[in-house]
Amino acid sequence: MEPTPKPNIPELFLKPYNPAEHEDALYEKWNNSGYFNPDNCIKDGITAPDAEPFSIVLPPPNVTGVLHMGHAAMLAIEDILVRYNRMNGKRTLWIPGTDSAAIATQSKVEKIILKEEKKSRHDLGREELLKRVDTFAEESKKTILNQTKKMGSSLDWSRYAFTLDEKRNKAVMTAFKNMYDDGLIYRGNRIVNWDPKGQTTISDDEIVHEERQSKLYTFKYSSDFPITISTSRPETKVGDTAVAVHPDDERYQQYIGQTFSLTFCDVPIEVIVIADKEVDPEFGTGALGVTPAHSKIDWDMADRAGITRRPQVINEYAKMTVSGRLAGLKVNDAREAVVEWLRNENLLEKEEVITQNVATAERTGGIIEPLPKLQWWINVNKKFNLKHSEIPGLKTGDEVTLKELMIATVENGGTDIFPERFKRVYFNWITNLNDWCISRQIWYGHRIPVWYKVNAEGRENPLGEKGEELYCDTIAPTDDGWEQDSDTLDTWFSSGLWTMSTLGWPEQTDDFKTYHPTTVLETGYDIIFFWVARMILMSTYNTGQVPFKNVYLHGLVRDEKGKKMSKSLGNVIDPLDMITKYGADATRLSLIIGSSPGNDVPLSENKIKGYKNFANKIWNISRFVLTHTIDTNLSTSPTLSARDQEIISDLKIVVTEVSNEIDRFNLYLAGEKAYHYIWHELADKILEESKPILTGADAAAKLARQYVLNECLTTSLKLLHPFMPFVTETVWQNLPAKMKDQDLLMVAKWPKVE
RNA sequence: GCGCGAUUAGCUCAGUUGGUAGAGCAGCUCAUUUACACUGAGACGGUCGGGAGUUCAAGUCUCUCAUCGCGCACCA
Repeated sequence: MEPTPKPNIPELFLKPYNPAEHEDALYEKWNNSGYFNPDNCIKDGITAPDAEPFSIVLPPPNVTGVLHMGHAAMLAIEDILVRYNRMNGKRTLWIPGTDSAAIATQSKVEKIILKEEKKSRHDLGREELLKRVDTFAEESKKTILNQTKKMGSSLDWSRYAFTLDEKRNKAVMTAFKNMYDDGLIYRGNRIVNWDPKGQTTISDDEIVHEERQSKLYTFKYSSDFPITISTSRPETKVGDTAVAVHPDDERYQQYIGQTFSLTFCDVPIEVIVIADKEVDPEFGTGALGVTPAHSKIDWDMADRAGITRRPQVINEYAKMTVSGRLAGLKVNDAREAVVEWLRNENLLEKEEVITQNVATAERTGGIIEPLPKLQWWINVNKKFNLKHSEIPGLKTGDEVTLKELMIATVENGGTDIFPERFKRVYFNWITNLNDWCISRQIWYGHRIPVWYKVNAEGRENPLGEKGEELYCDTIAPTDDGWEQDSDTLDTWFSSGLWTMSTLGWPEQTDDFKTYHPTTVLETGYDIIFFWVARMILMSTYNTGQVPFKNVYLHGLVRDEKGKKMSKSLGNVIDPLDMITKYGADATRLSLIIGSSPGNDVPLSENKIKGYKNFANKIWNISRFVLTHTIDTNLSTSPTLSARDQEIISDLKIVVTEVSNEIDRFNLYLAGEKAYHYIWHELADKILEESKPILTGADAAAKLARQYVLNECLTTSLKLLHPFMPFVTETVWQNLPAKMKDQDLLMVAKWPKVE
């Protein structure tokens, strides 16, 4: 049934709100206005030139990624903060960017090339591969960026940054050089986490431990060796150089210091019995075989015992390098072969099933093979002189370590973490932190700014490597004979600079001076170590400023039963589908309401549908109010009844509550309050009770109520705009000019907080 | 092993400094050619995981136990 058309109502109000009809055009309108860029807001007098800055950097999604609900939640939260602060008159900047995601992107392209051309990266060569990866990334980034816009994100695209572009590269080179000159970056040969699948080293944080069943074998190297040892990796025992026991263990006292020459599984080995207090006498036989080249702990034990012989028996492809029956076998096959040999030789005493946590590479799933390698590291425990400090509790010139710097930043309130409990998680991580391995054996990424040259004299360089000179700078040396380090940097090294590099650092740009430190960093709690901590390290060290004043950590989006969304479970809700079906506004609100900071968010399609109904509710409220007010001249301030005044004062209370909750980052409460007010107060009560007044004979009362309804409508649209920008702006665009203080709701003034 | 979080209505979750238990969804009963069925009104529904303590008063603070989830470390 067609409702009776009212004369002056814009026609589009005569049918239900259809998001798909408005959203894309509206985004274009916002973008074309230029007001995503704070400079334009100042130029047009919308924002005061000396207004307080408010800045956020977007956690850059992978160039090759597609938008998922996690991104959608992040964009919704950040856009709410940004729109709210922009409407509040702050110089508001939200910087977009994408991340090269080194290993992930390179291996994706490698796979495609292998499939289509049957070629490996080595067939193509470094230069050609990089060209291909660049092309792929360039093409692929359009997808994620367009999807980002679909959510309504009011990002300043004129400041778009890519982790591998020229400006960001300069920042990376500069930071490396600074740390190198301070002795905080060093080259060291020791056990690294080698990923045989990805063919690169990875940092401790990129490891995930997987629980697996494995076997613990108890045996002797040979029948004439007096000590029985236990291991879950018998194949590594061909690389043993010692057997360690606890210094107080009476069973083995007589052997300490003795050396035995043996043949183990066709391999001649020489083991010395050493005492080390790290050995647990209660575990196994209380004695362990020390394999310095293939275990971090054993490497350290060898150090303590002064053992220099550290034969490597496993290579980068997780294959045995020894001769004899194990030659060339993969580690798993070698394990079987060793066990079979032990059985035949009657040396195996026990075999028990144990559960073990196996270290795997997060990106590739490959089982980590600890190997000794010469790599670049950041020393987190070395004292250095803090060149400049604006960090609370630290003065310029203080002697600190990077660890201390990271702790002080949060402890002294330079950076506040929200929710609070993650501070403890942060401190706990830093306390356990070891030196950070930053070099990677992949090609896509920032190449290490270090060059080597073989020198004729064979003199030692500062690292003590004979015959090689070393040069570190942000640009290549000009004279001949230098060769650049072939490794690239851990992607988190450049990500750690993100707040600074997006604002122009190392140049002292106006942007950097105005917007750094940034106001809020909003991200998932799962990357607090990878990213948040590294940004604090990089920024405080390089600039003496904290990278951000606040950290807001959101939870993970899960399905309605609280399960992780995954393709294999078939429970993935695609944000783009939801935007098409229910609109970006509904999708946004569904990710905000019911989602408290730091906790995971359960999401169902039904929930999103519910908020689509809400968008339509707003539509109909607007239609009702316009129907009854559009033809009336409301320029004079009418005399309000007691009830009218009460409505206005209730409205102000809601404005204050919503504002306060946003200020406290309680977006879920703010959204819920606005939602509840608009639906159950404004629509259900105020509109209903206004009907008789609007159709009644008392002209003065009618005029007053019309005024009140207009106030309620415009204020509600403003309150809701950060949460549901599209529907509120669509209505706003169709309000008569006399009701608006700005043509665009996006830059209208936030209602006054009492 | 160390630490963190959760446990409140059928489901998903709120509950700010201790002061008589809340929302959304689902279900139930009515109403309705209405600004809006993408609707409204109403009722039902909880010894707040168990136990102990502090207090005039505990969902909230303390202790303890249980179950679930997560993070970090890790022993060969």
